[in-house]
Amino acid sequence: MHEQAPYLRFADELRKRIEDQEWTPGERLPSRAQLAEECGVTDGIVRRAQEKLIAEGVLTGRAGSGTYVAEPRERVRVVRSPERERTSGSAFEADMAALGKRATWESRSDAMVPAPADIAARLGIPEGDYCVRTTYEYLANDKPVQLSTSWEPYSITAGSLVVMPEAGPLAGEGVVRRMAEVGIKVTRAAERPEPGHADAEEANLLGIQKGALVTRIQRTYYSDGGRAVETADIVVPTALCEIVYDVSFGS
Amino acid sequence: MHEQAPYLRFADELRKRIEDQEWTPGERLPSRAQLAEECGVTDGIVRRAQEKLIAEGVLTGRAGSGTYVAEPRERVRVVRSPERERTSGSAFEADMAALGKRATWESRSDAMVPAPADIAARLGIPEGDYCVRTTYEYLANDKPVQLSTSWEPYSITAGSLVVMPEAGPLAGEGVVRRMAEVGIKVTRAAERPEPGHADAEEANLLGIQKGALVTRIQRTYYSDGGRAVETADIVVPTALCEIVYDVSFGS
DNA sequence: TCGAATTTGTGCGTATGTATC
DNA sequence: GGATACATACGCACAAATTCG
Repeated sequence: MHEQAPYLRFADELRKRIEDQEWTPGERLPSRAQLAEECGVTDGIVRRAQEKLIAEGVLTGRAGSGTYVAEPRERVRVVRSPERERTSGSAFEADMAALGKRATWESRSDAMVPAPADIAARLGIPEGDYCVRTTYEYLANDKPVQLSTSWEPYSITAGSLVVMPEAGPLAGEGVVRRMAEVGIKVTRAAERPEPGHADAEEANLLGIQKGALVTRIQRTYYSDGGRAVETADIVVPTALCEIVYDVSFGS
Repeated sequence: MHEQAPYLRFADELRKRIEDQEWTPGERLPSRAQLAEECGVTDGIVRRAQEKLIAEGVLTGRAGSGTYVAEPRERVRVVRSPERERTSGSAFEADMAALGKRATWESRSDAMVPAPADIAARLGIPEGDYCVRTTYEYLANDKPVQLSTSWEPYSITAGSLVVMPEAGPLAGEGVVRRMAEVGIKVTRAAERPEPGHADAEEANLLGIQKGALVTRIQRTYYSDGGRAVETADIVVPTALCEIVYDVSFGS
């Protein structure tokens, strides 16, 4: 057998001492220099051990401040199923209602944004065609839990009351109802979840560690004619949300 | 603005030279020492630049052999929807048939395995109760693309023809049909996808880089009485598979 | 078959940058 | 602004895997 590396041994020691409540969640650990001297290891060993525990979500590091025991934040359950589209209001509101939390969101829309190549491909339109782009930040009890960027071809809703997703009479009612307003029946969505890491901006917006694991969902809504009418990139941080796909079937 | 770190600059240079086909997919790059001297940077810079490109999936490294341009492997599309359960045969076979690939799998079942705490909780049974555990390796055209470990309470199927998932008359027919054999109507499944990294063993089995991104899906089937009858951990490597949840809804 | 040379992978200490107090 | 703390980048040494004579 291989002998374990010093920094791995020390990571195990730290993990154990945290489990034993030597430091409680939210509490600051001694500085690296202190820990190093106290435990008879070098500064570098401590750093690498802490890096590992940070990646595991056990610790969080704040530059200039210290290293803290991560507070076990309750994860918000997000259910994704066809039922979501049948209820009124947004699916996010329904999820939060089920958890007894207050659902709010902030959004910013830009009309007339030329579609980049990948978005154009997903929407089945020529690259550069104008789109309405909306970025969202979803909050549960005022704490951010999810991000999303939505793209709709401008040509579909131009001139109607629902051009802007978060303005007008159907604000916040979801793609299905808004598209019904312009005579389009949306019958299907495809969701493509892919794992990834939070970049600096995402980490900042969501209040999580940079590099933390996230699921990026590419969601596209299709009309009954099979035409893509909206596509979105949804960022779901693992530390804050639990995704559940509900798959129900008859006999 | 910040000036970019040397290893990031060199990573960009390497990326560009690869895009320019200086080395074609599958081809070996010069060794670190050669590249370092040739480009006037240190050995460490080259290594870190290559590490970054390996994480991005642009390169793959093989110890003792060299660093190679990653071959753009076609990703297998795995569709997850209620329809999967209505067709005969396994859902994996249906997915591969849609792609014109041959679906095969290897499995190994152990009866009478005591349920660990997390599995017991998911199945709603006491910890330590016996389960039938089956591990799978799924192959598309003989190349592994997915792993899975399935758990069923032994008490449900004990004494029947379908105790072992991959033996008997309904081998390979899926949970829904097998459970029907013992009088249980399975009507619902919940899937919980979570991002993660491949460990050494998974990377080995799947032929991917250690630490590569994967989606781990916790899937649980429920009977019409709401009882959990099977739960599985499915490992889906991002490099090899594309997951699509098909969400269809009426008006 | 075996061993030496080569190549990548891992671990570690130091120097420097940057945020916080 | 100074002191302190974590974050990033870097070079070196050694281990592990492979290759080849």
